[in-house]
Amino acid sequence: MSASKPTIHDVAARAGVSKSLVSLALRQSPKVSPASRAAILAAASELGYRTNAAARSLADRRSRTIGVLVLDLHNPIFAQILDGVQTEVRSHGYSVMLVTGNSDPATEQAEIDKLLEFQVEGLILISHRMSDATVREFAREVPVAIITRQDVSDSNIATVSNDDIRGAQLAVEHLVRLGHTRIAHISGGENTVSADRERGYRIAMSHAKLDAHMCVVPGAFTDLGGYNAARTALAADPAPTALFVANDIAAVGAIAAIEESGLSVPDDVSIIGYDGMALGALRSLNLTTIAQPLTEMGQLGARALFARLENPDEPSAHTAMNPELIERGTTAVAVQ
Amino acid sequence: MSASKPTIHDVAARAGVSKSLVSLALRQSPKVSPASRAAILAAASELGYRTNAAARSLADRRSRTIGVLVLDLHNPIFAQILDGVQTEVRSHGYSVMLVTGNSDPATEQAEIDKLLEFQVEGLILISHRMSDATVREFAREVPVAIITRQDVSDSNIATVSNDDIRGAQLAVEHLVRLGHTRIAHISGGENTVSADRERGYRIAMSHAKLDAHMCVVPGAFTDLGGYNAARTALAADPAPTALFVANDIAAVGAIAAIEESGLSVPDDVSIIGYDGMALGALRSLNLTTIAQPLTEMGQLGARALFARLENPDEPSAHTAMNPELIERGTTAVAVQ
DNA sequence: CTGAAAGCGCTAACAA
DNA sequence: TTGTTAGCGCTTTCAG
Repeated sequence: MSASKPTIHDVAARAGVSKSLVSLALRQSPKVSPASRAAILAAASELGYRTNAAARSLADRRSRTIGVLVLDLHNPIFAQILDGVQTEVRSHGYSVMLVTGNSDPATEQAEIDKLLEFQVEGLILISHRMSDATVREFAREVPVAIITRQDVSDSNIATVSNDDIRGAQLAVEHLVRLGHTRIAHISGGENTVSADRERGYRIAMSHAKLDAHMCVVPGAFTDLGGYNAARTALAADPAPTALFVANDIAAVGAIAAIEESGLSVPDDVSIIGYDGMALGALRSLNLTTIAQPLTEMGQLGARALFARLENPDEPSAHTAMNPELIERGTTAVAVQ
Repeated sequence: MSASKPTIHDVAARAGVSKSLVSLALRQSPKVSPASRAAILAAASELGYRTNAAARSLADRRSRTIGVLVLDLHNPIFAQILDGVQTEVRSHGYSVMLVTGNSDPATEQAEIDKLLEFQVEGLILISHRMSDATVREFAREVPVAIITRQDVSDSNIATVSNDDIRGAQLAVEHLVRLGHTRIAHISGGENTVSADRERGYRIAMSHAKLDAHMCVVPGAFTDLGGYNAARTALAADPAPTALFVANDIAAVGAIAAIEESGLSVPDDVSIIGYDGMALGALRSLNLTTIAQPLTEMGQLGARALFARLENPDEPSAHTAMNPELIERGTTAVAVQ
């Protein structure tokens, strides 16, 4: 009648069998007689028994758990990626331990350290801000899969990304096709994904012989970042007629800034984002964007991790997805 | 030279001390000589030692971990609540284990079961869909804090919520003040928060002698749910001139539906949401809404949980926050 | 099919 | 101060 939680030992006593038999029965081992199994299951449920994951993980020397770090829960695109990750991880009988570092490298590192203390068997990084060296250090301990970036290379790191340079070119080419020349770019800040998108912008502008109009305004991957940067961009004289914004959530902010300044989208200024955020599809936003297959990328990332887990000799995969232009209502033919 | 992870034992050997001394040193015990401590720390870092949380939790009989269930990662308001939860939990030296059940009761229950297997010491539910009986069952095992709902009552359950009935009244009263009479409500589906908001709508409509115009269209707490329900609402003849939508994300969907049907917000139809989603503040959405202090609620929920953890005799707190009308651009004076 | 025994990595008395 | 000794709850040989 102890107040503390029932253990496998209590269940055994109640069912009149030994500890080890309970352990076997609980894990569906075939070498338990139906009678014993029934007695054990009954005893367990009567007692409200719940297996202790810490003890199991200790004895088993495996946690059957994958650690997942996500950049920022405020951007709904990460929920889309997570959908894919969770589905895949669960289908392998593993649990996910989800943490976020709020876009801060030090916090990210601390959270990963904790994950590793919990003995996660693998790590999935859904956009991170830690240095490559730090990530590589972690990769010495467990297999790692990185989603949305392809630049970190290590034998124990798999990556799933889309070609950001190509995607950015797609965006600019679309704008050029619509007759825009004064196309500014609102960047996403100091990170590699941003750098690639900016690079794609520059390449495409050059190809279109628009070097003279190249204009990059530093922003951030947030609604507010996009808002502020768009205000800056609009203040130029002459003002741009089109904005390629580094991601969708910042594009939403940019639209706000444009409308606030009395201009309208897309009549006065065209806007194109990046990511394929589900919310962006709504008519009230109706955002033209470069979409990545987010959920699929999550799934592939998890799958690559398990491939490594199941066969450590197999080299880590690097998968590049194709970004796709989704033409909606925030881009239109240039007027003047 | 084993390939497996270094243990406290390896560290002890390398530092030339005993296992228990290492354990003490690692946990900043004052009863370790500076010399030993230095040697131990050096050995630990040379070996890349990382304490095994499973083993510690087993021996310690506490995990120093709180389980957090969140309804749906796709709605950014939960990130706002989580900010408060995480801050508070970390300040107590605990870790959070975050899971989501994708709005599905069975998945939620399975995830909580796992959390409990991991020996979390407390549970924070940020909107859930499980039955009260299920939640109460969990509350028999660990203290529980429920955020956004106040209806589940149990000695081991603390709640932090806003007064949804009052908030809904605020919304309707605002619309009435603007001269609207044909005010429809888009509900959030089959859950208690929705029920309360609908109840507040009905009360306020009655107070305003608008019973004849009462109209509730079943929706959901998602952008798509709001979109579809708004289409239905607009099909009525005469159509409503104002919509009180059960939450902000659904309101964004509703706006899309209205604009798509050729009407404009707020000139033809006023829209008011509920929650105070950060994104809604942007000019491009500029959503009038009833705001709850989300981050603060997260913090208070966690705080209530720790109060219980630290003093199990203290009764569970039930905190009700005040909802607040934020007047922005999606509501205007009724025309006809 | 079943039970006894050892041990996973760590903490916590208790001695020394 | 430091080392020794028991477990924490579970899995897993290895004999019956």
